[in-house]
Amino acid sequence: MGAPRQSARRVGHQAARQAARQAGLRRHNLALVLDHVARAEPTGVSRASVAEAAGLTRATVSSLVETLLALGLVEWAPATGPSSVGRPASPIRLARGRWAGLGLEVGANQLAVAVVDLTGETLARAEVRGDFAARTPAATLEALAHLAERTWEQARAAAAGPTGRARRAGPADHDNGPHGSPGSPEPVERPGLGALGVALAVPGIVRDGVVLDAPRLGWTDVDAARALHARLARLTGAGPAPGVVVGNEATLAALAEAARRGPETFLYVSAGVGVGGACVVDGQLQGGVHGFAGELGHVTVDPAGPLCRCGATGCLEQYAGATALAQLAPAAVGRAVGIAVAGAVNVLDVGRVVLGGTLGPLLPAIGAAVDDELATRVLAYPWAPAAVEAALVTDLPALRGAALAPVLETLADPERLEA
Amino acid sequence: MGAPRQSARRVGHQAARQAARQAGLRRHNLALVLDHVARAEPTGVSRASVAEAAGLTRATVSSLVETLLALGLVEWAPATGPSSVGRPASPIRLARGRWAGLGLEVGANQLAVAVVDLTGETLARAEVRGDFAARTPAATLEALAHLAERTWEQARAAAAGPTGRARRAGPADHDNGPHGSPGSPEPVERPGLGALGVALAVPGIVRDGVVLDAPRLGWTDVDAARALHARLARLTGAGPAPGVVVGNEATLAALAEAARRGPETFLYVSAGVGVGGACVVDGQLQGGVHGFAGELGHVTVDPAGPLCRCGATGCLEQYAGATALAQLAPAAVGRAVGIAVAGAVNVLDVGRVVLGGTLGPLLPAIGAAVDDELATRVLAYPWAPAAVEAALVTDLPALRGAALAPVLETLADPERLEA
DNA sequence: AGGTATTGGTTTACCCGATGAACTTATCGC
DNA sequence: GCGATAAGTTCATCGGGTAAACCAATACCT
Repeated sequence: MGAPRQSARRVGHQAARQAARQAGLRRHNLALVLDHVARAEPTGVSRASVAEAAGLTRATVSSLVETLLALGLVEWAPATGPSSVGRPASPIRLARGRWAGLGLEVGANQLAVAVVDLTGETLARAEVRGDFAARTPAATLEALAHLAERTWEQARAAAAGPTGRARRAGPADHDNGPHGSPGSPEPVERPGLGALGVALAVPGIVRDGVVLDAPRLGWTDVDAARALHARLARLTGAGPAPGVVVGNEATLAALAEAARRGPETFLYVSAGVGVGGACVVDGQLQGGVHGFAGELGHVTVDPAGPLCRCGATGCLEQYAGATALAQLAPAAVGRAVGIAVAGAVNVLDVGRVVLGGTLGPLLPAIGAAVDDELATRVLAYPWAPAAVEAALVTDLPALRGAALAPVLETLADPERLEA
Repeated sequence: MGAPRQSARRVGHQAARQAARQAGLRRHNLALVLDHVARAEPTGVSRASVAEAAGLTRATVSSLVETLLALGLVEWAPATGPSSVGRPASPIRLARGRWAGLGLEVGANQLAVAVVDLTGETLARAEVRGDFAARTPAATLEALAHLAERTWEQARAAAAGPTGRARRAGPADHDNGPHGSPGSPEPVERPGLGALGVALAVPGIVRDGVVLDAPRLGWTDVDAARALHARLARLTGAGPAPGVVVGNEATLAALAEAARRGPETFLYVSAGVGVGGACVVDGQLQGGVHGFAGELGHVTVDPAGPLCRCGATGCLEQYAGATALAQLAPAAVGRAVGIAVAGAVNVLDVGRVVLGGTLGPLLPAIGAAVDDELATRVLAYPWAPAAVEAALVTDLPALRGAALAPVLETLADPERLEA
């Protein structure tokens, strides 16, 4: 059933210029409508308001929503108490507990799995601690796949259970009574939970599903996508064949942050044991040519600085990595972060810097030093001062980003569910 | 007639997501076909081959080409000697001498103007030397506008003259004889040269047509777009109102390089008196949020380095600017360039670095040092070694980029001529 | 010289997707 | 009950691209 893995994620990659046909037009508007539904209140929106916001006619939106309903991406929301004049809307919202992404994360001391549905809600989550640097990649991936299967089962149960069950009710669901009968008389057929895809976050360099180098795990050239696909193929049953995507930890964390923030442009700095980063433009992650973008941890802060494990000298990681944070004064850390980030801001002209991982909580301590360096080193600072903020997603952001990756891909191209 | 100036150029800026309608579809395909014509041999291509390359039907391409002919963007090419079987093509090519961009450049010691047509050919060019740092911005802009008008007249004459005149001949131009009669019996009406727009290259920071700061010129807050528009409005006659775009020198030089290279991804480093740069992704210039992107000259190479005019320490400009080049050993320059560029490559994952301006010819001397630093400092180097090359456009690249800016904008959206 | 293969270009019937206007449905306020 | 108001649907229409048939112009073969 097709290739064992997808090509590497290159979010925001500009597709080769090709002929535009009518089908593409519909595909675009389908995503547009879905996007408006996703950004709206979780209680639901009327199709009329979506039409106005999206600049389409009501007729067109109705037709598009029909497709989205059929795909299970959108569902009828319970009618809200009629508060204004005119015919009340039959509001729609993102389908809950119907489709989900499976996110995995490997670290040196922990495995983690999360299942996140279209609305961004976490249906299930699990973590396991252990010394995974000491085990073989195959054993670790085996354990991870096992955990993933169990967690997916949990999510399935949760989705089918009393919370967030998918309904088949029509827009004007008469048999449900004006306020929705409590206890739902007969269990309507539930379509179950479909897997949109699987993504794995790894602290290392990744290309085309292969972990080229992950020093903290001791992995080199590990085809994680293939291994996981073999073990997780059974999830395919309830959805489109979920290719396994493998991505860098910091990149996926930035994806989670981007999903939370919407169409913003910012530079994400992620610190943990190592230091990584990513650039998000207008809500789109920039992957670079090979998908290696965002290695902010190895930007040179001071060529005369300490030797880094990567072989270079004075990398940011030597000033903002875990061991450095334990030893250096906050001002020194902030200064190093500022110098590295200033370089990126000079080149990219991003107006916002988001500090994630261990740096987020440190913002009060290091913020001033970072700002100082930005103010002196960013040429355009007088006209466009860069804002430094703490990340909004703080709870295992890379794991959440991994689970969100297939979700966001689906929201951006709903028709891929038809394949 | 409308706003005195356009908003700042943000090439590759992702338009806000909006409804796709059929008109947009045609606009896309119009640009697609024009793009294929532009990339083809200057002797012309058949519509059939464009259709195949673009993935459209011959019928559609014929219809689109009809519009492009009407807009004067495309013209019939002389039929080439029939060399293969089948009905010979009536080939088309980009119209020559019909539409052109007007590019201007201000430097401390020179003004320059160029007129470049759709095919990229320079129809006219002029330079004036002088100490423009000593004159007021208004006087300099006045002189520049004067030079621009004269040069435009020259270009008009050149386009109307014996070379590159626009013809109105049909595809199977019978009255022209099998090989095109020499001496063209009667001068068919010539549509004249239309102005696609005006762009000015400035060695400084620019926003929305205003030069915020150009230290080498001594300019601050100079509304160059407004001043030039007032003087050059008369060129409007033969085309769509040419808004005046003002851009950074290095950015526009990168645009010229990008136009020459096609859809490549690279980091452009431009050195002259100062040092600048730009990032080009898939042929698209990345402008950043405010249009300030690419200030590679002020990326920190060594925080303990010499004080820069910008107030920071150890900026690349202190190692690769004009005065530094005269004093430092090539290896030291190469090392500094390598450190700065490595940072950008780490963050952006561009596979190619193009050295322009004074650095281009120095490549043999500094290349090894640059490569060395890249090899040790770019984390992904083992899997994606970055190539360092000299720029292909060496003759006043910023000037050429300025002239090309409106041309490229037109090629990317042919319908803007209808306004 | 004349038929055939081959390629370029046009014509025509058609499909698909969005539009706009008329129409229906369902609520509020009086 | 009756308008006013807003949500949603129906339907004729338009615009753009497609596919296939057709016409046109050349080379090649006999």
